[in-house]
Amino acid sequence: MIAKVIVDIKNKQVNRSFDYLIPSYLNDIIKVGIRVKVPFGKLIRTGYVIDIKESTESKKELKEIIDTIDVKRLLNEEFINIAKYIAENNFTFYATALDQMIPTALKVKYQKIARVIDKNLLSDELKEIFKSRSELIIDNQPEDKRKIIYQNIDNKNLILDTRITQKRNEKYEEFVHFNEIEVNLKSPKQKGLYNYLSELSEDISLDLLISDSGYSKNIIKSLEEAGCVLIYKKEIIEENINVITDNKKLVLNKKQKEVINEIDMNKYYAYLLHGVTGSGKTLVYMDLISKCIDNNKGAIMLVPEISLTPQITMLFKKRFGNSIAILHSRLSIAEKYNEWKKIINNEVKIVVGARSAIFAPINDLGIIIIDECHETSYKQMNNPKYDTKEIASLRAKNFNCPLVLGSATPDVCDYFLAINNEYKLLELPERANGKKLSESIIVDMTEELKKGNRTIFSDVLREEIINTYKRHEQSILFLNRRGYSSFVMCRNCGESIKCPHCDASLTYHKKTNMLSCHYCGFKMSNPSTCPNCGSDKIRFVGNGTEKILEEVNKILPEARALRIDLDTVGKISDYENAYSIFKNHEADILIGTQMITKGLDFDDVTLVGVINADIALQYPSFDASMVAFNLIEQVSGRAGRAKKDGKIIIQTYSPNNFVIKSAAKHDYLSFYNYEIERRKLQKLPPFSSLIELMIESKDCNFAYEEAKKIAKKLKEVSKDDNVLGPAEAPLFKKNDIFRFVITILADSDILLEEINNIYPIYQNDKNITVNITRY
DNA sequence: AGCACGCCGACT
DNA sequence: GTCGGCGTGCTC
Repeated sequence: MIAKVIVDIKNKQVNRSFDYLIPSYLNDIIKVGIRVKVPFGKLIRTGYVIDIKESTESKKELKEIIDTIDVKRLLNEEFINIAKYIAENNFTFYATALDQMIPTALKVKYQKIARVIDKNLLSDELKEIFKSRSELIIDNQPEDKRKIIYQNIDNKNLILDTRITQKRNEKYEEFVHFNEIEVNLKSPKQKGLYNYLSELSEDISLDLLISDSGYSKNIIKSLEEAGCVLIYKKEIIEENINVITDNKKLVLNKKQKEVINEIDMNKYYAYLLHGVTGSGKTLVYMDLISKCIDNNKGAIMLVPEISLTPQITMLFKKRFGNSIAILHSRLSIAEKYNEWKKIINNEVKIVVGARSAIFAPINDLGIIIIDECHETSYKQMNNPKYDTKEIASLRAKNFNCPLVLGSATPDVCDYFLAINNEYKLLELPERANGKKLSESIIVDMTEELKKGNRTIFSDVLREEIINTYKRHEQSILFLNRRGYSSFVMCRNCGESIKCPHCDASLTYHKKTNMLSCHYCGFKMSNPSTCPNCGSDKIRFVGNGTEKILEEVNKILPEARALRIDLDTVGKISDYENAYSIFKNHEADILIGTQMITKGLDFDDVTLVGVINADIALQYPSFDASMVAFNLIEQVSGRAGRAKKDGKIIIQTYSPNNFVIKSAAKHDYLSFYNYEIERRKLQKLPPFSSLIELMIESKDCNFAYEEAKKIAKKLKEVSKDDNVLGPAEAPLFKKNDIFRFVITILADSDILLEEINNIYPIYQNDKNITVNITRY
């Protein structure tokens, strides 16, 4: 038999399958989806078996598979086909796509090995390098020694080989095992420890032993040397918290029941569940998943990473107990692998996780749910680039099961599809607890200026912050810009201080007294004089979250204010800490960037302030309006969720902007109608497929010349005027790299084909990168 | 990716 | 003359 194999090399030139003979003794083991060790040129590499067949078209004589890496198949035909789809439609390699689908714990490491047969035949130089070993990992050797080894490889006595090992960077803890045997102990401390250990009935963790007994690590080690103690490593696996399952079904309201009844559990259909914030979408999801379980089918539910808080996961664990696997980023590689094993062994039927959980190997899917489906993070931008929605739809079709996309603020393209019956539209227009969405007030900041108020807060907002605090309620202040001030300007020469590596202004951070670039991470100390003209008339312009915090402390020094942005919460766990502080009302005012707009549920929040609604609107992208609407609407949804009424104050310099007006009224439909008209006129998605080519190089001229060449070719094949550019990208220089964009507004197969031809040309060029984004 | 083959410049 | 630069092409 012959195996069709994708070799694990991420390179355009080998981005195809190769045929190998299956040795007869491996006939029963090698199946589609198994990884094998194959000779490839002079290398030994992993290969993914994607097909098994009787004959080959290859003119060359086939090599034999050396060995199998897996015994049980990792991937089935479904995943092989999805990988093929991703590779063919997303400008990426098979190997990259396949790689994505297996847990990190099973990925392989390649080590180059030098092996010696007869050490006596080696030169003195080599004897010195090898010492008593007969094998060396070449990559671990210093360069000079590596050179000597390579020069002496003769494939007779000194052989070059590849070792394939599995990566298993697990979390370990050291444990101490005690053997009560007669040993010769010298010091009283050692004897004391011996007696201490003999009292213990089981193995103890090293750290615990040190802290409990008071004996140092050295003493313990000395007992190990004496032979009565064994120190070993044990993998740390997160305790499966046994949550008491709460099977009493939460009561669904009439609307929720209607929505659920609309969904046909037995065939593929995509549904768009448009439910306002707080309308109880989660409850609907849980009920749908229950239905699956009752039918003995599995379910995948995707949520944005940021909403995978312990609170949410607890909610699902309570409902579904041990039949659920939760994949979040805090899990170690081993823990992820553990969850993966549970899924593939059919021990769990439900998977809740972020984007990559779409590849969970559930083999009898009954539903796929994508919550907050408007989130841009569902489009993985690279390695490989794929759109979760697309993969979800493929999988749902494979299993003939429903796909539910849920959002309070759907992407206009999705809503368009729903209105045109590509998706079935389901609506939850009211909050589950019957509370109305909070009332919004738009404050025109130009009026404030005219009144002489030059501070960050309008009079209304300042008063409301104070009142809310006095009522012992909480406020959220949203500003989509971190740092203290957005740029630093010299009043003498008018120059603002730019990042030396990017085409962007530096942001002042007061706490560190540094200027930093939010695009490349460049930092410099805060200059006292203008680097351009030497004047000391330096002024900070624009406001960031750090400044808001300072202002809040000025007007309410006694209030506890908490800031959440990338500067204050680096890790997910920091975020969770901050979240629970605010949730437990240990802080009164929460200030933050878009991090705080997502899915947070706080009962005591009655005021939401949008400090500057215009920032998001200025973002140079065709979907800036949508992003802005989403942000304002999502953050507004945090107000007045429980018993108390909420209030939303939106500060803006453009109070008549339709995005702001419709967001203030929580009127998705009027926003949608306006936006879809605009898109229709400008032939933007969903009325065309928008493809953006980003051409990047350190050499500005080179990038421009190549971009022009590409644009010319595309214009030739398209004949229309729907190929725009090249133009300087919105952030023209980023991290010393110059960026040009070509925008293509067309649904043309010829163009896609041409892009497919162009893309590989630049794939392996170090001096230039071409990135393709499809909207 | 990693390696061989091959064709030009500057060295013993 | 040849050593070594890296451009090109190939891997079942």
